[in-house]
Amino acid sequence: MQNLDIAQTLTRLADLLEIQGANPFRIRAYRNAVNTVNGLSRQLASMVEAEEDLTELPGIGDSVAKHIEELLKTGKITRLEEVSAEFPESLVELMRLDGVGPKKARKLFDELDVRTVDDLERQLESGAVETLDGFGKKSAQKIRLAIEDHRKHVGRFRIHEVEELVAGVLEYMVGAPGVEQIEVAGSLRRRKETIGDVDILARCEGDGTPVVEYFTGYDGAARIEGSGPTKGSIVLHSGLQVDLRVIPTRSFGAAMQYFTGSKEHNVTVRTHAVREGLRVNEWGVFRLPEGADPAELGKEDGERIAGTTEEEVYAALGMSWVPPVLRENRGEVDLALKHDLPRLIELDDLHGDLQMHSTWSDGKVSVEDMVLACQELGYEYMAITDHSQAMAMVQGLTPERAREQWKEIEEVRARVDGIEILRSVEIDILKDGALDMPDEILDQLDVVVVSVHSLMDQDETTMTRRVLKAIQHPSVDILAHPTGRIINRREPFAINLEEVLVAAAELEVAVELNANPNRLDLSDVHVHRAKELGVPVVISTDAHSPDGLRNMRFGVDQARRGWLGPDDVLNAKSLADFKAWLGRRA
DNA sequence: GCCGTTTTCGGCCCGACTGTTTTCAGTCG
Repeated sequence: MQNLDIAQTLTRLADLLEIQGANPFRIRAYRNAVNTVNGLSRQLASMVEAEEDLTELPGIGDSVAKHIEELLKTGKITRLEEVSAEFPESLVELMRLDGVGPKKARKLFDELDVRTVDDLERQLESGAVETLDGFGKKSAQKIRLAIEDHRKHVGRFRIHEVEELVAGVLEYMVGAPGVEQIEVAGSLRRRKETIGDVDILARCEGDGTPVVEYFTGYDGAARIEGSGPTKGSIVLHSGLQVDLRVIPTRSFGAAMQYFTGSKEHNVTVRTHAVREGLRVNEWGVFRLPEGADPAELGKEDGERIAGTTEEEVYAALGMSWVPPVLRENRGEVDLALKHDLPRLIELDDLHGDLQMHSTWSDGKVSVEDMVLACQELGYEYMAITDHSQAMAMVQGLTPERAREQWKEIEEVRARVDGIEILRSVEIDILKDGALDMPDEILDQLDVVVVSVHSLMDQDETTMTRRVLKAIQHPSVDILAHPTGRIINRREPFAINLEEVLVAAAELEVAVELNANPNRLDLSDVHVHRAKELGVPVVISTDAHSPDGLRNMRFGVDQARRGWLGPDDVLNAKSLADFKAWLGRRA
């Protein structure tokens, strides 16, 4: 059982407890535990097997540790079974609908015996829902739309899609009356691989109503979800929700901090603030009067000590400014308090790209065109990594064709100066872990990249053994897209990544962070684990065209989310240092 | 249910908007 399954089960338990009306702090405790599990780079199953103490993990105490152990041992949690005897588990699906929370889900179940989204739809049709206490015609209509969205759009939007959709909104907002600055906050600013909805902040003095009205008039909006003097909310035709907040200059930094999140990061920050006698909200940082009851005070009461910029907000709390990519409550708050945050990798740190394709397999352009595109990006080196012959449908390279390609590379080397073209192949890891290229070819490649493209449904043991065998081959340098996932389309294949990473550390094999925004494989927590184990990470675009080379920034964002610095990234090395690494076994 | 340079018990982040309300509960982020 994977951490993901455990997190989902604990979330279900928390949701059901909320429907039941349990102590809200207990529910939050479960959700905190879920957050810890989601950020964990190691599998709980192997930790339990090794008899490690789970209560060492933040937010996990005796009770949740027992739940997790029970779940791993028996496949169920007694506590969950008890609660779900009272309220069917399918009710948690209702809570996923926009506008339906625990109270409404409970009411629908108690009064109308609604158990599933289908049940709810029938009761909406019959008109029964809008007659319930606390419901009305408007909320019924809102739920109808939420069901429609739910059906249309399972899964979150990928970051590159969102960037494109938001660009239109941002461009439009430049014309908003009285607006002096527009910024993106939320998970998009944190550069998460997928985005639920988008938060935009507009800096503007005075009444925000005209700005919100302008915003809701955007012609890309399919409908308006809400609008007030400081907040507006629209849903684009794609189903993506975009929220706008209008904020005065004195509060803009505080609002950026607040709306960038994550929620968990903010809770930790504000809890620290409370200890210091401060209140942090989206309007600023305030020192509360001695002995005052915060509940009695207005949102901007007390002495304002920060708010205009984010830097100032963090400084007022005695913290270094935290890069948005780190704001996931994974230890960054403590380090910011100690002014000891890591230096993160940046796009400019990279000296090369080590995975791309040409017309020799499924790339769109010639070797030379890829080289010229890399040269334009200012790289010092690059590797051409066309597929090997097992990828027959894309005319993967046979040993003979590989040799022919080398001749072409030689010619391009002669024509193009200032960039080192490395010979490589993205070699398939075959069914049993053998490599799809004979040793005499491997010996003549500058860089050996291996990856799985077939039989992705093997069981975990088989797949792990297969990949371990492949990276044990003494020629292998890089394991590419190690889990094979394609976001929203294909789940990662079953593999014990912890074992693979431990082996990679020992064997001095690097792992790839594939920068294609559909893959971003490895994930942020996995690259973080690679860093912990000392496994070098390569950030590669896997480009199939010159345009694809520009995806590098998505990989860099993901690497930053995994806390990587320039020293952790192989292609941040200069050509000389990278060549030295390639010769590490000589 | 978790946690501790306030505490092993008693706290636990904060505000905006909506809809169905005559003063506020529910939801969301």
